[in-house]
Amino acid sequence: MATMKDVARAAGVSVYTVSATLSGSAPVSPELKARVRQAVKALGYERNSVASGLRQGTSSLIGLVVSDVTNPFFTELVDRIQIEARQHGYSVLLGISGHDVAREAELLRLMRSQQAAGAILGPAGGAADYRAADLAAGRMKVVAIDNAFPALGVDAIGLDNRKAAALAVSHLLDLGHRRIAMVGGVPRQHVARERLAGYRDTLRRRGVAFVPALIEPGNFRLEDGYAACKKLLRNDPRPSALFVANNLMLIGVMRALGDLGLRVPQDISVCSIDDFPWASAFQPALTVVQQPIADMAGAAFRALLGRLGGEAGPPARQLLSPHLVVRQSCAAPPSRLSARRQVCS
Amino acid sequence: MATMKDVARAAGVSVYTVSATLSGSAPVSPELKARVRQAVKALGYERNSVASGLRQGTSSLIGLVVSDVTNPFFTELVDRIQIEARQHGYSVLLGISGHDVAREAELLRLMRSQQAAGAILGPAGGAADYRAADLAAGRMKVVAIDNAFPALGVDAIGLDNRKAAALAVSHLLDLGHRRIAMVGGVPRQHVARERLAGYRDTLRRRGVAFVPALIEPGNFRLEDGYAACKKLLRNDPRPSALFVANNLMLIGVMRALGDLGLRVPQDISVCSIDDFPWASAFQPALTVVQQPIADMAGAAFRALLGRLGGEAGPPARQLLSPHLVVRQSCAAPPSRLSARRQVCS
DNA sequence: GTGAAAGCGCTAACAG
DNA sequence: CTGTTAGCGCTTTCAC
Repeated sequence: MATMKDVARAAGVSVYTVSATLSGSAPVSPELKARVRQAVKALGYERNSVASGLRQGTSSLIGLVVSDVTNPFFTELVDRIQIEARQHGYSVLLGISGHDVAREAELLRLMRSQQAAGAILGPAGGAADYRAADLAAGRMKVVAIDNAFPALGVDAIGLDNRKAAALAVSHLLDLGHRRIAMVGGVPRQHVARERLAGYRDTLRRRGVAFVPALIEPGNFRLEDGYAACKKLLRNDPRPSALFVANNLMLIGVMRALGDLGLRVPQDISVCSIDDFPWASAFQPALTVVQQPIADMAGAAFRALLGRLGGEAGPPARQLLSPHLVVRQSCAAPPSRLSARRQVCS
Repeated sequence: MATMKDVARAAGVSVYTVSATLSGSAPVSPELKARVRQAVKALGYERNSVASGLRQGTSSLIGLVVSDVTNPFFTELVDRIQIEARQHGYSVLLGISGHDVAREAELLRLMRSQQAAGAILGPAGGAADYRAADLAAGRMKVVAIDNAFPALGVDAIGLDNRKAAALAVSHLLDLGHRRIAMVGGVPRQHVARERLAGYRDTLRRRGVAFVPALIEPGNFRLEDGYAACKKLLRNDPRPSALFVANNLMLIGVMRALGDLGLRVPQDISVCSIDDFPWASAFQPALTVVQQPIADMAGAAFRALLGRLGGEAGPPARQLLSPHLVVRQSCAAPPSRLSARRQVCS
């Protein structure tokens, strides 16, 4: 591998001149510039970012830690963050925590040791799992995304989860549903608690009784949605609509409904949080509350860049607004009669 | 940030002793070891991998370049590679080429400049886009995955694409289909050509005529599947089955079929390459040819580790076997009569 | 076993 | 404008 010294010798200039032309950190005469360029090409020289990073005390790496890439929300988030990073000259070091807080900490440590300038973290845990000082300590700036709560002690970008739940539940109420079941998340997760709160608040505001039996917690995974759905449908009278707290559980719910031979939306309406490419290819196309993932990625990156640029001040929390996408999985609740008729219309 | 020197001073030993205890590269007396450990903890020392990498001329980073993370095949691939990397003490630097060969080269260059030990590349282009020497040159070892052809000049892990197509088409033929249309890929891509070849060969072997009008190329994206499907269905007589060359186009096909009011599998059968979590939640659950993604990731990583370990020899190519997963989207072709009857059975 | 010291490739302060 | 040079933090050869 050719080094800068080799280039300097080949071009008949000093290493300083080479460094200056390549990084543009200082003006160099056009003639020398050309000679340097030519030598670079002739030798196939490529700058060693590691050496550069060591010298400068930082790198152009940023870390990204998510709990599960195969969750379409995170898949898109990774994609968007990647785009942002590229636009700002950063490369991304990807870590997958598998919902494991210890592993998450380990990944962050690793990224710090790689001298990553910053990291964007989708925290897997709840408030109890973090000490405020930990994330904020060290030179590496971290910004939280998605599961964003104050106890993290760093800038956080999240969804307005209460509003998201309210959007879904209101839509269902507007269609005439009164028995709306919820496939929720585990209470220790901030996101899950907020979505449940949004559900309860909306029912209360609209004067509909809250029925504990119509809530089933899950762990945001496919199997949980499947099991929760089956359990909820054993209620008598059966709920006429299902509000599902995330995309993975929605898949489980749809499978369960398929197994049970229930038609959507004729027999039961379904509305969920999280949009994904398949939602509109389903029969019926799924009505969902969409998270503004690109905006979240943008906001997170902006926050990170701000901190990298030396911005001080206490951790800021930013909640972005969800958006209801009405497709075909929600309809008016079936009356006994119409349910019969619809079997073969 | 504490440095090794600080630790050495705090522990009252030399930096050599610190380095040796931390990396285990040389024996150190238990007593000194303990003192070092304690100093490390007291100072909150974390090793600077950049400095270490500079000195050693390599890093524990490996690059991973894919064309599109949101394609479920690559999503799972990223997940699996990540797991492999972690198990072997590597971190992954993720790059997304967006199907752009120039960008891909740029990403590889970047990774090389970060002194990545190796890279796993899902090539976006065809044979014409690469010169054999390019990928193999440089200290960074690269291994190709998925779109793997000899012209790359590096070890390559791929699917046996002809067999994959044969599996799908045979299944359809066995059910009695004779007019099987194919939503294929662009001919310049190796994968697409192989899948088409598998389709043709299978028809020929089974004595079914190849009808050019029943082939529609796409670019492996959702929109392409949608458009291709609509176009193919304008054939008269209509094809009784659709063989779709990848998952993203399958989504498009399912949307198009939904728009057209065609029922699967009563009106038309559908079989595709690539499995994904939603395939079994669809109504009907989708019959697909599954790629052994975990095995592919494992094989790619093993090949890379081998090269990193100094293995010489010409580039090796390894084709893994696909697997047919029969679900509910394929059935016997409808006769005119039964098609009528099925409308309300 | 342990310590001192050279140097990985680059940048930037300093001197011309 | 250009060249010389001192390190960034770590590993490792060489001497003890």
